[in-house]
Amino acid sequence: MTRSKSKSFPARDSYHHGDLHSTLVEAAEHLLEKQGLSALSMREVAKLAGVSHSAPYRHFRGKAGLLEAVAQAGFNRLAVMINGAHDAYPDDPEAQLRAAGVAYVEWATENPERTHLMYGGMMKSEDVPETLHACAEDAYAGIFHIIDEGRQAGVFGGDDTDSVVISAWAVVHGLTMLILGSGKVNPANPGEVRQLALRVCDTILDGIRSRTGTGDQPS
Amino acid sequence: MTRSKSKSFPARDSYHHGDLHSTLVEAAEHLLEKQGLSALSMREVAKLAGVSHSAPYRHFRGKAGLLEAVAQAGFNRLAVMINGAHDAYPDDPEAQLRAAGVAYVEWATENPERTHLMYGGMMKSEDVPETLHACAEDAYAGIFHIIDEGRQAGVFGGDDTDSVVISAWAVVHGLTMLILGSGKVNPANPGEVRQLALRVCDTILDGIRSRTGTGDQPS
DNA sequence: CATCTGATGTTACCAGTGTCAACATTCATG
DNA sequence: CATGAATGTTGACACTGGTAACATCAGATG
Repeated sequence: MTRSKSKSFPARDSYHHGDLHSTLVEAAEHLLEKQGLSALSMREVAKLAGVSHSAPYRHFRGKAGLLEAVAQAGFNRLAVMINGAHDAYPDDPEAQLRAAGVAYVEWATENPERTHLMYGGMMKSEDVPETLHACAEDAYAGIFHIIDEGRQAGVFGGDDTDSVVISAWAVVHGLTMLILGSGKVNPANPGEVRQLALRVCDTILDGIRSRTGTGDQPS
Repeated sequence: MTRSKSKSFPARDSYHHGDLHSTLVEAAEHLLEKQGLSALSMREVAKLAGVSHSAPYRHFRGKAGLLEAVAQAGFNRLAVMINGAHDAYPDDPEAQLRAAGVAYVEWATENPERTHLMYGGMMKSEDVPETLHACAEDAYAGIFHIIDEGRQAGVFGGDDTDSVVISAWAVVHGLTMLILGSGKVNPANPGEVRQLALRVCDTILDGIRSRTGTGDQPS
């Protein structure tokens, strides 16, 4: 935040940069989506930010630290989007879930490299600090909230909320990975992505919906 | 294949190695699961295989080529497992899907780094060659086969087979990613993984099952 | 205002990496 | 046996992540 001009990075006037921390994160995000994760180098980020190759180490504990910050920002945005979907459709858990799912798939497919960073495990999980876990948990908590309310309202069924959340989270995340995974499922335009996301959401809703209220219980 | 002793790598007698190609792949798989993807270096693989740091380039077009071979082997195993699940439960599409799903989740969580390699996108998708796509497609085709048969038998519903396959594939893959993603969903023992996989499969089966036969068609 | 201190940025350097070119050795085939 | 294609080795190159020593600045303190 606190930085509007997002295209001219090298803004530099005095010896001290002023806000290197955020500038580095932005530069990393920029290069990440442009060149891919494997081609991202610390030195290039520094160069794009207009500082020497060693300056970033005053702000992040190594490359992992910088990538971690990028991932964290991503999880934060994710959590915001999910909560936004919740607030946009009060008292309509199905619409909330659909909106959250579509938003997630759309955002992730628009930012493929960042999504890979967030879930790709390029950082061994033992090294991932607590703060990142907390951010990912925030996003998870958003979906948990939606489904928990939905279950209390009798819209969703299932034995316990967590297992329902896992299923819902998993389809959406899985579809994303399939789209990103280049192999199968390769939609051309964003509209098609939305279509796919909606269909998957409807399928999982069919599996999640409470069956005690509508009178149908397959043997 | 054609190589049983999997622990003593440096087996070397003459100037020429004899079967460097497979040995390198095995060495890479070994180091991959041991040290993680980001810490995997070409030179270390070569050293473990007992050859000079430059020898691998006679067999693979760079690091990407080697990793690509590892990923390809993974997809092949995946396809075999899926087809095995199909053959193990003839005329029972639900059991086939469950078995395939559980097998996939179990294998993937037992080989987390390889799974990340396969789907993590450490290789920009433009660079992924056709052969890899073909292998991934084989695995996809296995699930397609199961669901297509199931739909023809009236067990599964849905508008078209592909969208059903995507949903099924997505839950299973998504659950895997959640388990690997370290954040939420962190089961201790393999039995718990199986449990989770089964539950997710049942949920998606509830969403996939044909509704025209049992008399329920939500408006 | 002078000065000291800590934060921030720079340069120089190191080990390690991916990759290639030149050379060495072996295998196969005439 | 000679010869060329495979295969393996050595040595180099540019680049990377990371650290240490030095330079510059902002701000508190006198």
